[in-house]
Amino acid sequence: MTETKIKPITVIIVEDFKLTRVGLRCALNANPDIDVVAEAEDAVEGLKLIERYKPDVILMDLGLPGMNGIEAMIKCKEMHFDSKIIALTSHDRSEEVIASLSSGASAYCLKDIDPSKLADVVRDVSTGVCWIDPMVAQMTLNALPKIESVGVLPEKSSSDGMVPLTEREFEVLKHLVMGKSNTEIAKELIVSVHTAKAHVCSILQKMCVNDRVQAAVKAVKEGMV
Amino acid sequence: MTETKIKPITVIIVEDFKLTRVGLRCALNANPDIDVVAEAEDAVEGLKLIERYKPDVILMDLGLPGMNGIEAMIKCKEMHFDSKIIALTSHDRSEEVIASLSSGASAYCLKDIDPSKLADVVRDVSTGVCWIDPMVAQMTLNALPKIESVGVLPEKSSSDGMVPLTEREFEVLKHLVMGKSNTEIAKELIVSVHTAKAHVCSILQKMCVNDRVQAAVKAVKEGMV
DNA sequence: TAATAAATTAGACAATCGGGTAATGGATTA
DNA sequence: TAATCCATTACCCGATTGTCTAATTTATTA
Repeated sequence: MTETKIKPITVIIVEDFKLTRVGLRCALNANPDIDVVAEAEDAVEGLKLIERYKPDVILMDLGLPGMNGIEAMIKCKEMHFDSKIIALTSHDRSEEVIASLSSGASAYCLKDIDPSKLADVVRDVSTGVCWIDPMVAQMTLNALPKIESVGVLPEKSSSDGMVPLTEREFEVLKHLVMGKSNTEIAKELIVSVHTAKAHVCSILQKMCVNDRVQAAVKAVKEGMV
Repeated sequence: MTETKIKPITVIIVEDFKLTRVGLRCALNANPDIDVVAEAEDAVEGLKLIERYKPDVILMDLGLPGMNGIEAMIKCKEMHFDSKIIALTSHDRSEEVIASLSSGASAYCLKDIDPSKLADVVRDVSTGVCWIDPMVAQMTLNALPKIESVGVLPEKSSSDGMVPLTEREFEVLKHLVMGKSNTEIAKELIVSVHTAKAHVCSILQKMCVNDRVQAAVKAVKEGMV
């Protein structure tokens, strides 16, 4: 049963302090299911390594010299790998927390985190979990938009009275979000323009929006695509 | 190690389905460090029990009959215990997620979560961690305010060699993202339609996109708005 | 002062969009 | 079997879009 071994979670560490870097690597490599494949001491080098290794998880220090961690995360997201990012700092500035989480990070850890707990976070994050350190959890939650609606749950129905899209409509929606015209969508899906238009039309109605721009924005914001 | 036993994490479950309730209790009580001290099948009863037991963690179903879970959480927070709340549902409506997290929940789990993982979440949350299920993590992070307001970035930032937009163009872009037509944008900014069109045109060129949909999507994804 | 950039307006034109209405075949369900 | 839902196609029509050229004013910069 040599083949029952599961592929380990690959990790890249981007951190300028040598000592911290060593500490992180040791803490993580102590776990057989986690594999630190590369390390960088600045963002530029880090981005190169990320491009080469396409790791599952990136441990990103925020206080890097030169390009800071947040800029690096933004560039990282633009590369469209689905690497998950854990933001790592020693301080807890509110703006920095929010900025990193809204710029691509899936987790926020303070550096005094317990090493074994960090490994847990790496595992969690690799599956898509959002994990936020207790020290900054409350401030993050407070930054979420308040919803003044006692009627948030007036029966189920839908996400704003949203009728679920059919499979085909989802396909169309994806192309729509890419900015394709009805003609282009029709060509991609090998149907007539009329069909594409029909789908778009019913997408707009089901999503309760007036035009394709609103549909695209809503789809992106709600992570439908 | 009878004397090394640590005080277990106390938990109250508020869930209307008997079967789910039993399942939750079993899954959690299987852990010696977790103690389900009480259960309720509706919010009113739940609040009474919470007041009596002041548990470390509350497992709150959102789809309760009568007073719903979100209302219950708000009332719960008003009681000023520092119980942590885990919101629990079987669906993943965007508004429900945001609403519960901004109303007091520290975690959001979908009901198909692995039982042993749930125990981990209970432990995490009891220490103050914010934990969000992978299925809804992205949409939650997207709901966080974008960074342009935060002075974390040393000028400009993202966008690969993108020509910077002028102030006016940014205004237009904001309206564009809301799905407004050129006519509507013109009306809002008190200019002629020609002007609005001119701005849109130069926005498209500067952002290197072909149409307003792509512009809107790019703006949202890169947090320009 | 001269040059440059931004904001504004205008007219025109082909292409596209969104909303109607309506019909057909296939699949699933009551 | 009848009733629905979905995907598909078609036509019409008014509104909107994106691009073009071209002009004026203001503010900033060289």
